Amino acid sequence: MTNITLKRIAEILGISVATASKALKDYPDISKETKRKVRALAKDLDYKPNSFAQSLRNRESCIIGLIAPEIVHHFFASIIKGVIDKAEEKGYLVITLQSGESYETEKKQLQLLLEKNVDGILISLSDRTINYDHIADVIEKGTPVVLYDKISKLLECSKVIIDDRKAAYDATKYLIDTGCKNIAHIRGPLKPQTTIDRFMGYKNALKDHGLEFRDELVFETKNLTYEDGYEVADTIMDSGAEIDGLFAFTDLLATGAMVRLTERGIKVPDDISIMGFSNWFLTRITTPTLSTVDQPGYEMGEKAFELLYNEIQNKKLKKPVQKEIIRVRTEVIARNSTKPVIVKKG
Amino acid sequence: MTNITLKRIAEILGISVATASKALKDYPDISKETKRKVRALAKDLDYKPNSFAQSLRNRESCIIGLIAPEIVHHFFASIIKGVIDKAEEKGYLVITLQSGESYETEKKQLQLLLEKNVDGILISLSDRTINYDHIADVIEKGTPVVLYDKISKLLECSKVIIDDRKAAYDATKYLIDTGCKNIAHIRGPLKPQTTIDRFMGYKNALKDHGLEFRDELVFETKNLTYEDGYEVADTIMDSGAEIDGLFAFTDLLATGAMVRLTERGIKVPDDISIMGFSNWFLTRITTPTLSTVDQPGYEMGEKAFELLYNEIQNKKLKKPVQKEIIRVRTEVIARNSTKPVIVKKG
DNA sequence: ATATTCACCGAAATCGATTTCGGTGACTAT
DNA sequence: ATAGTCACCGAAATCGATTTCGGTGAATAT
Repeated sequence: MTNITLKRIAEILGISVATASKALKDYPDISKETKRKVRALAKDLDYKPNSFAQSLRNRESCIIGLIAPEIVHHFFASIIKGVIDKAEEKGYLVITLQSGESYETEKKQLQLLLEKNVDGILISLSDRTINYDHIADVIEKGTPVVLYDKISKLLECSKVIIDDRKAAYDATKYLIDTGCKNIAHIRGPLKPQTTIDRFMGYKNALKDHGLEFRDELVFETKNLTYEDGYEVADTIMDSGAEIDGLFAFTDLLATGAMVRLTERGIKVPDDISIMGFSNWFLTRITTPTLSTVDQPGYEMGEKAFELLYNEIQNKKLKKPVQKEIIRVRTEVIARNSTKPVIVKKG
Repeated sequence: MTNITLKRIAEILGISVATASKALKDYPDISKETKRKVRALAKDLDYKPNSFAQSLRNRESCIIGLIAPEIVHHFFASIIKGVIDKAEEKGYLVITLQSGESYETEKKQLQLLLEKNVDGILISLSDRTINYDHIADVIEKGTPVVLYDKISKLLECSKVIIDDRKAAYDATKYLIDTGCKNIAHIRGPLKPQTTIDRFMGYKNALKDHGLEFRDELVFETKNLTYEDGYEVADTIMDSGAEIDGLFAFTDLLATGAMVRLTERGIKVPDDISIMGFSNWFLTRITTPTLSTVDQPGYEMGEKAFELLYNEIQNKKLKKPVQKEIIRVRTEVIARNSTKPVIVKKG
């Protein structure tokens, strides 16, 4: 099972390896006749250039690395899909790794990708990452890096994010527009930037619409799971807080809370309106269906790859890379866990 | 920004490249002192061997390819995660591609992976793949291939699957054990092996328990989506068939049907029991929660990689590869869309 | 007849790491 | 003193594709 190499093609045709190579690459100093023969034989033998040799010579692998905190996750899976599709379109393949929200793992993954000489890296920071030197190092050493979704303002590189503050503002405003006066917020720990931003959006929306921000209406969970949402609903009920609206950091939290509130006799949305975040598939099949904020993962993935692709190309051409921050649009999706918007009287 | 190569290390230490290489690889014919110096300097300069050069020389990339029909999909995402985790454990990275259930794309993806000289390929056939020559070719040319989930009996290679027939049998039997007498089946077109096997399991369970198989209780949908489930529920209702049990090919179909049936006044499970398939996350949050068959994706991914890994190793050692078929266990998960099991009188 | 141009082709270096095989010098055995 | 042993090291080939740079022979120009 000997592989077909240029050398073999050259031998068969009685020409040199150089000529064979140039024939396939359409160099002008090779006769049409020779080109024809080389190409015909290459096709015949199903010649495939050895990618290692090419990469070694050309110093590029046409492979990028993609690190996500989690793969079994509707939003991240959508992003990954967007990245892979766009990458394939441009002739790149994608090695995917998951940090599992661990800083140590994230560092290790990064090394693995560098060792494989990927042409660039897309990474979403783990929630537990608080030091960014490992990323800064990679950038400094010259490998293009683009951050998506979970980013840090401290890192100088291109980024793709949603405008969390605006998205949360819109979501909260929607609850207000539908008549809610006492809106609670469920979120995780205030570490990741997204958590901070959505929290700010929530607060700003309250303020801008004459509602007082009350600390006792903010409920923090350890994680962002369905179970945490379920449990925090009990906490909310038992706290005695009288609320008529609930804006959760994720659909999962919202769904967990909604299920528990319903179990305890609360009518959604009549007693309490609930707004999730992300527009996961599950929001369409809960009872009632969950109002949420659409976060276009696929598009984010595409955009992230495009930024990375540009950096890679610019690097090859030795052109200066300009860092860019793309904010993709979000949209409130009104479903049945919120009341209809109150039409203001003209 | 010159890269650190063995050559540079050798130059600095005044030794040859060969010696440097052997020092790092702990060859016995290099003195302890030299090894110490080389290693110290390598660490100092953060030397990373050029993976292309290594791959070119050693004829292995330590990268495998993974083709799935879809990534934004709980089950496949779980498998992918299992593969990636296990692969990383063994020093392999994974390039993921998605066929989007297209035969043409699947063929193209396969070529892309071969061009990148991956050490092996894991693939789940697209539903529209009816010719297997492209896979057989790869196997014949010597690249290890392992099929998972969507397989073909016509291909001679290792496979990881669930025992669909048994799983469907168990699911149907569960419905029977809970008192159902007229059990309908919703499924997609009879192309993929899984569809055939689950259908057979359903039929066998009916037969073994004295229930007549009736063709008019089998409903075929074009796709396997939530929407198709929703629509087919209308078809079922309008067909006038009197059923008290429903076994769907997937959780999505089951959920869609359940929502529609509920909308039309059917009580689940009192009027009709519903059983899904796959144990996706969403089954825990539907109303009522959906009984289903657990299909351990993560474990399948792990097993699939292990099989592939063994083949790769055996290939390196020129040992004969024995094809193996692993069937991972499934389990009926009883939730609230089915009635409790009727206890037989002793 | 010599110079110039042009169309083609190939030797060889290069990318980095690996590995075989043949050294060299020091030391021991006889 | 000579052969033999041992510890250690390096030149060079190899993996396969790319690309520079220097050819060669034929045709054209003067």
